[in-house]
Amino acid sequence: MSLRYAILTSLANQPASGWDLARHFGRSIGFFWQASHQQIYRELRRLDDDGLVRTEEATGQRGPRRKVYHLTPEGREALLNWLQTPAAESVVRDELLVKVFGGWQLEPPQLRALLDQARTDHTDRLAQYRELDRELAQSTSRKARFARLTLQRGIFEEEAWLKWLDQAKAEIG
Amino acid sequence: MSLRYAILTSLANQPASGWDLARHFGRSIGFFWQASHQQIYRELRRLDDDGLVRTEEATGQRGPRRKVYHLTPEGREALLNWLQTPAAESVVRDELLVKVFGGWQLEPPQLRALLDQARTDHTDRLAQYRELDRELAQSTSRKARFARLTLQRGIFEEEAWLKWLDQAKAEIG
DNA sequence: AAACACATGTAATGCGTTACATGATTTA
DNA sequence: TAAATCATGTAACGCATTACATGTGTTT
Repeated sequence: MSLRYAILTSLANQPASGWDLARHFGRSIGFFWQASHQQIYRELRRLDDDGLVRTEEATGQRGPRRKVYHLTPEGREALLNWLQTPAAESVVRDELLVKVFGGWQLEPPQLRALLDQARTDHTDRLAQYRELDRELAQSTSRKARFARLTLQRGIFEEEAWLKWLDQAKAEIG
Repeated sequence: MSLRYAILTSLANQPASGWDLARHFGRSIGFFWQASHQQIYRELRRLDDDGLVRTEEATGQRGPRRKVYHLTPEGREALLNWLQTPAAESVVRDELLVKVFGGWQLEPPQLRALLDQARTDHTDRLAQYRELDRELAQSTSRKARFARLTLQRGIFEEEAWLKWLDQAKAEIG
């Protein structure tokens, strides 16, 4: 049910097409709420059915036709209500940790391969977060401050992963 | 598809009933792979259909009837194969961070309420992880070492959350 | 006798993933 | 003119969540 509100949150920042949202979900709000373009198009249709967003065919644009969605007053109200309700605890499903839990059945080289790959992933993501943070640091708007706050959470998360990966590698030798 | 392997991983530690697994998923492997008892019973049935587990009605037990599942040789082989394939990057879906991202639309007290609740949740979980870690520290088995390694990851995770929550609270005043 | 913990399931619905389909515009 | 990018969708399937159903054994 939260994809709906993730979309509304994004549209509250600025009106956007399904395509824009899908891209955006790949590099800002999408860091902590992932969704494919199929999900987004489906949910946009429902939001439209429910009157929380409206769309206009973007005119005078170059490129293929675009449907640009924006919040309706009802959409803005629904978003504000949701923002004020307590957040549900997030569901964790982490394959790597299941594998490490069963790691007593593996040889050290196999374990190392698992951890090394994770290290690459997390190093990359940390770099990506830091770069985006530098970009956002240019802006002093209230919106940007909150976006940076969430990015900071991503940075702490990745730092914690790297710290753990170092320790795990040291321990398995 | 990983619930299947989470169950096999758990059964590789020791044979168990669906009920046992559901409880276990609440306090060890379940910290990083959550599943409800309905999911578990359904997957156990499929695993049985596929010949990866077998069950025996536990005899001579007090209490209601129990079906205790254990790995078959095929199950053990499937698990070992899976353990050696690279882990998929985990999907993050965190409601709180979506709310913080849209937090520019909220008043400080509403924001504080969101963060305070999260702080309670993470403090509790950290305490739970630490307690379990103390228990596990009694055992020196190879299995316990790997279980503690995953717990350590949970501990780092919660510490990172608390660090971020402090910073976020300071920033929103 | 009632309440609680143990134990196993079914059904309905909804969310997420994968695969497929279509077409316009820009760039090499 | 072919390939890449932009842009919007449909369909099928599977996993996850919520609600419901059923019954045993233990404790108060």
